[in-house]
Parts: sequence; C-alpha cells; structure tokens
Amino acid sequence: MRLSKRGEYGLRAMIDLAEAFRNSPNGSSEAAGRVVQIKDIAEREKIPAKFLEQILLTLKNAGLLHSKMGIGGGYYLAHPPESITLGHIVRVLDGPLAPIRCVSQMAYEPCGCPDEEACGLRLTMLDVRNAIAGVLDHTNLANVLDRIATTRTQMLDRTSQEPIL
Amino acid sequence: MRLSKRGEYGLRAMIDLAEAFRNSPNGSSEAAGRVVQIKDIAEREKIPAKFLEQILLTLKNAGLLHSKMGIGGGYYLAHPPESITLGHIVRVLDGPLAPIRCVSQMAYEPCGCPDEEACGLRLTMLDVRNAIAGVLDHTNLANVLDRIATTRTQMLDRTSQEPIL
DNA sequence: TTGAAAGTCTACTTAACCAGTAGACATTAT
DNA sequence: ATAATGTCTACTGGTTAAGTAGACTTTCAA
Repeated sequence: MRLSKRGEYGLRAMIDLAEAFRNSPNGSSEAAGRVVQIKDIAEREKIPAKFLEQILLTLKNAGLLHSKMGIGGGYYLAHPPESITLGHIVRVLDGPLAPIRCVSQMAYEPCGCPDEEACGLRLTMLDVRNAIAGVLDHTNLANVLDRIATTRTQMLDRTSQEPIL
Repeated sequence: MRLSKRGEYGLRAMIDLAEAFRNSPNGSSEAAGRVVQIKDIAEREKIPAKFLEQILLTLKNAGLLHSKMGIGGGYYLAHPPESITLGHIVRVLDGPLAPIRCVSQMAYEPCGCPDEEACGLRLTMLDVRNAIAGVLDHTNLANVLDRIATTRTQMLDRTSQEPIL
C-alpha cells in the first residue's frame, strides 16, 4: 500500500507551490509572484533536482501546473489550491488508487474470479479503495495549507500556555 | 497503492480456508475436517501452486495457519475466522498498511521533514493510513464469508423477483 | 545579439523487488 | 516402504523505482 517517491515528492512540491500561490499578491497577473523554480523547491523539500524536474513536467503535461521558460521562469499552479485535490495528483504520478484493478474506477480490469459480484476479496477491496479515495479526493491543496496553519497555531498555544498553568 | 499478488493470493487462500473451517463439523478435533491441501486451493483460486506454497508457509510462520504433514495433511486456520482480520494477513504478506513510513504504526521511520507535527503531507497520509486500517482491521474472515452469503442471497432474490414484476 | 538562466525531452543506469520455478528434504499414514 | 503431503532455500527473468546525464529550447537582459 505504498506511495512511491515520485508521488511523495510530487505532493510535497505541489504543497510548496500552493504556498507560493497563496502568498502571491492577488490581483496580479496569472504567473506573477507565483512562479517558483525547480531548484528552490528541490532545496526546500530536499528532493533531487533532476528527479523533481521530471515529476513537475509530468504534472505540467497533466494540466496541473503551468510553467514559464527562461530567466525568471519556473512553475506555478494551473488552478487555485482549492480546486486541486491530492487524489488527482496521486493518480497522475502513481496511477490508480485502488489496491487491485477489479475495483479501480480509472483502470478497471476483470480479475477473473468466477463471480465478481459475490467475490469477498473484491467487496472488501472496494471498501478500501473508497476509503482511500474518500480522503484523497476530498482533500485539496487549500485544506492542506489550512491544516498546517492550524496545527502550527495549536502548537504555539500549547507552548505559551504551559508555563502559565 | 497496490496490493501485491502475494497479498491477493494470500487473502483468497485464507477466505477459502475460512470456508472449510465453517463447513467443518463442529465439536470435531482441531484439524479434522478443516484441512485443505495446497493444490486444492491453488486449483479453486487459480493460483500457481508453488507460489501459493510459499505464501501459506509465510502465513503459518506468522501464526495464522497450522498445518499437518504427510498423507491427508494440509493447512487449516489457526484461529476461528472471527478472530483473523484482513489487516493482519496483509501486514504479514505485504508489510505496513501506511502509504509512507512516517505514519506507519508497525514500521515508523522519520521522513526527515523539518517539523513532522505540522507536515501537511504527513497529516493527510495519516488520514489515509487510518482509513485503510479502519477497513482492514475491522474486517475479519467471518465478515467476508457473511458478506459473500448475503450478496448471493440478494442476487437470488433479484432473479426470482424480476420475472414476477 | 549573445549568453546565462530557466524549462523540455529522451535515454540510460543501477538496484531492488515481484512473481514464479526448481529441487532437495522432512514427515506421516497406510 | 512408499507415496502424499508440507518445509526450506536458492535461483531466475522481468519489471519497476529512483535517479543521472546530457543535448536541446526558450526567454530575458545586458
């Protein structure tokens, strides 16, 4: 049930880019203030730059990122963080979420058991698929950013309160 | 997010053995009537016998199965179907359920991000891990058998009613 | 108009892992 | 004894994961 490094790095990079998006002055042109270069992401997230390059390119070809070439260029989100789900990112980089193909929505294949409808394994794996998709398809980049922020705040609250109590 | 063939075959075999367990006369000795031979499972479930051999051995060494050697021997569940979860089986054959190790209960490893507590990826992957474990650790072999039975019944109901309506 | 700084694209590499096969061995019932 | 079973270990061929390399293109700015 593993997420590959591709998937992991891709998600980290997208979160990084979502932060840039949010921090960019609004009202500015599409790319301005939101472009981030591969090497900056690679450095911050500790990802091999050449590997990240491929990953971002894949994400771009899938329509999740836009890019600007040349000096001052880089990558930026193709859509606001609210409308990019982690499920989408993972599917692009790691393929179907389903543990076995006979319960996959995006890459269904019959598994060859005599009766798929009444296959115990299939029914359970469908639950697993739905559980995974339930999380990943309902979490978008904005949710992730918010969660980081509130977790940080909670931590600050705790440390500032402890000495008082 | 894939389940390996090892995992898939192992689950199918365990469900097969659970059926044998349930069909065995109760009150009989531990093994009697419940032993099933590798080649029978392999045939029914269309699994390469030599591969299945390894899988069952692994499951035995993990304490989920018992076996009887020699003529008339075979494998049988070490515990009643109610007390063997699919989560346990999958962990034995495929390792941790968690998508990344920094959210794994059975094989935790730090992922090296500056602040694990406030890592957005980690928080979301923890949700995913919990979603998977929620299904797999709360589904046991008896649940699977019951579900197969009720699904079959529903199908029969449908076919017998359709001509009437 | 040139060159440096970015992304683009394709091929390659190395190691690990997956799925399966092979075969010698141990145990048990008849 | 011997045939039917499980036990154990090694091997293999193919695929994938993770990363590296390098030539190419586009853009900006001096």
